[in-house]
Amino acid sequence: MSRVAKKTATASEASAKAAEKPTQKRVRRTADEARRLILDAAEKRLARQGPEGLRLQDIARDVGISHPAILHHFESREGLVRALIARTNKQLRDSLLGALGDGDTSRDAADHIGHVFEALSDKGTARLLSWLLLTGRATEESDAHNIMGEIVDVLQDRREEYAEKKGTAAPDKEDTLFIAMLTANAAFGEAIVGRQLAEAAGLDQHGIKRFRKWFAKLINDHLEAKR
Amino acid sequence: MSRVAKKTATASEASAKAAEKPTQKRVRRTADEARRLILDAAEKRLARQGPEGLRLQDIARDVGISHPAILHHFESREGLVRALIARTNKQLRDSLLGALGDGDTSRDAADHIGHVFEALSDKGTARLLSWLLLTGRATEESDAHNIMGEIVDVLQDRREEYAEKKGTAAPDKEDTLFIAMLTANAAFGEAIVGRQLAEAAGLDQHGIKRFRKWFAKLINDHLEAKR
DNA sequence: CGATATATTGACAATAATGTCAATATAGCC
DNA sequence: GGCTATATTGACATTATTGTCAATATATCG
Repeated sequence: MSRVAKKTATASEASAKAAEKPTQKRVRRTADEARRLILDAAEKRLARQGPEGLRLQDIARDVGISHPAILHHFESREGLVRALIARTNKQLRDSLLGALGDGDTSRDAADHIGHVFEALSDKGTARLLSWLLLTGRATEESDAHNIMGEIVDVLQDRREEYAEKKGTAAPDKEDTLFIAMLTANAAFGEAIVGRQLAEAAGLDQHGIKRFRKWFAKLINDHLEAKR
Repeated sequence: MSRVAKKTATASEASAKAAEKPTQKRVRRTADEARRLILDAAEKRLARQGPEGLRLQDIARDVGISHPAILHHFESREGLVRALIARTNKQLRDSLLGALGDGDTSRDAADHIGHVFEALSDKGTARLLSWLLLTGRATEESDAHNIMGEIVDVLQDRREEYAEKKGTAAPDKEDTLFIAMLTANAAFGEAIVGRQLAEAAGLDQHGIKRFRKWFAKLINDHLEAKR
């Protein structure tokens, strides 16, 4: 009841002289641009504040628009979430496969692993995907499946090429899969609990880098031993 | 407006004869028992449905009480969350340190690692803690810090004992820390994305076990190489 | 320039969740 | 058996958030 009275203030504000139509200005973006800005803002909120930071009004404020505009572009909050998931999956896929499939044979396991960690920690991608998995939204949009499969295939090809060149035995495919799984698990884990654990252990940013290098070497040693 | 009319039904139900006071029965638990039941229900909801499954009314229904009873025992929803975090931290600490500090030297790295994975996947402990970290509730209740520190200390002691007995060089402490971090990260990661990745790779329950064994062997090999 | 499509908005509706409170039932104690 | 403390509850208040809608401004196209 008290809320109704408040809005009369805007009316008085508009009637500075006797203007019936204040003719307020608006910024009008293309639909794609608007969608991009909204997704960017949502991504940032999610990375910073977690799942509960995804409120339409907050995102709208960040972008500088009103919240119905978001509904207009994404139909519903769920639509926004789905779009965000789809975009993040796509970005992750491009980032990972792009680095792997570069054809640059000079890159070794350490490079690949470093890239995986960066791709997942960058912009809180792992946080977003984790939340998606925690809330059980993953069964429907099982894009992640394909990504994993593709990556393992690429890796296996690389190892087979390498083995053939060296004339050694063909690598075990399950071994390749397990390496990929461990790397993915560790990268996700680090994105979520890594900072806490590192802090607890008194590690600074540089210590985390040392950890990643240590891990890369562990994998490299394993690869060497298999040859 | 329409909601008011609905409740008259209960009145008619109560007036089977002319009973002014239906004298409804109640189950009355001790405060501790009630708190325990509520926390159990909240834990299950969280493990199954993620963060969004933590609604007072749902939990109350699971326990078979009304939602104000939860408020009575935990002050607020936040209070419930904090209590749940505290209990989970305690359980995890006991589980991990208990297994590690058992003084049983017959246990090797594989046993320890298996235990860590089980402790975190059991009851969705990792899911709960992940959510806690994702929502940024960890900085205050930094119990996790202590746990990590304690575990690394215990592990380091073990390695030093072992090295002394074998007469080999003392192990690097950072190496021990990194092993613990990797194990923790991997276990967390597996709890969150592991199932998805495993499914994507066509692994069944047994495949996941093989992965864990593979990981344990990887660590064991590393330990051997260090000696 | 005029018409059309649509991006944008303010106000409101609907819903859902937490939290408050007085009333009530029950266990434990004298 | 009566008393006291408190666990429990139904009804209600409060608040926050998503979603709807008609109105409006603006880019684009003829």
